[in-house]
Amino acid sequence: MTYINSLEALADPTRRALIERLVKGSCSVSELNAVVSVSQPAVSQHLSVLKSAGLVTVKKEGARRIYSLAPDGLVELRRYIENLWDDVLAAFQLAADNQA
Amino acid sequence: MTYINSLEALADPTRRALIERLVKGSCSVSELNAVVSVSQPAVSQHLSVLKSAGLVTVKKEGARRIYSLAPDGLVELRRYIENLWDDVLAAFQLAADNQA
DNA sequence: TTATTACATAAGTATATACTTATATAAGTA
DNA sequence: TACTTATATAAGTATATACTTATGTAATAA
Repeated sequence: MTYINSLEALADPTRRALIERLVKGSCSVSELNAVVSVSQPAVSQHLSVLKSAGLVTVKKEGARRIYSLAPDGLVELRRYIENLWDDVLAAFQLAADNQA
Repeated sequence: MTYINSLEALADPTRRALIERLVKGSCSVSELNAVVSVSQPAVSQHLSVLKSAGLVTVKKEGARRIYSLAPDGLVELRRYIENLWDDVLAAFQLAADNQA
């Protein structure tokens, strides 16, 4: 579970839609299925990817599975982006200085 | 040029390798080609994607094209990740409170 | 001029992955 | 019990995309 998993997980629009729904609150697979236009198995597969990336967690509630957002997967991705941002700014500044 | 472009651009390992090289300094296509194990046209295609995402810029220098990192593409991606981080933390906190 | 270097574009291929339908499993319901 | 609901898994398909080779174009060199 590295920043790469989160990056690849979030690169898919359907998975981002599921995440956006979960931002509003934890819910079941069928509720998640309602916000995207793909089949239920497709949703389960996407949830599996998000779970592997550490972006969501599940708990059983009777016959239903309640999915929730998890911060774990974002920790390293956030750090990666911040580091890249710093590096890019530094490189950009250096190039600007050389230009002048 | 939105955060989606940067997200999808950075989701590819070859493109990340090119970015990592550019962090060390601007360079030509052939120098970039040296750090990945794909053909020169493949590198040009990846650079095209990175350019469309606003993650790199080019300038002509004789027969060579010098690629440099650009902050533009990261601005929105960085904001998206930060917002998502805040939302996820809030959702996580709420779930923890409900649990208690 | 011809040749070579540096890169981009064209066009086709190969593969990863997002999808489908079918089915299995487990929990609730009549 | 049988039936439905909720979800996951299996297996195959379809498509996006990362790649290839071939070629085009522009700049430098001989």
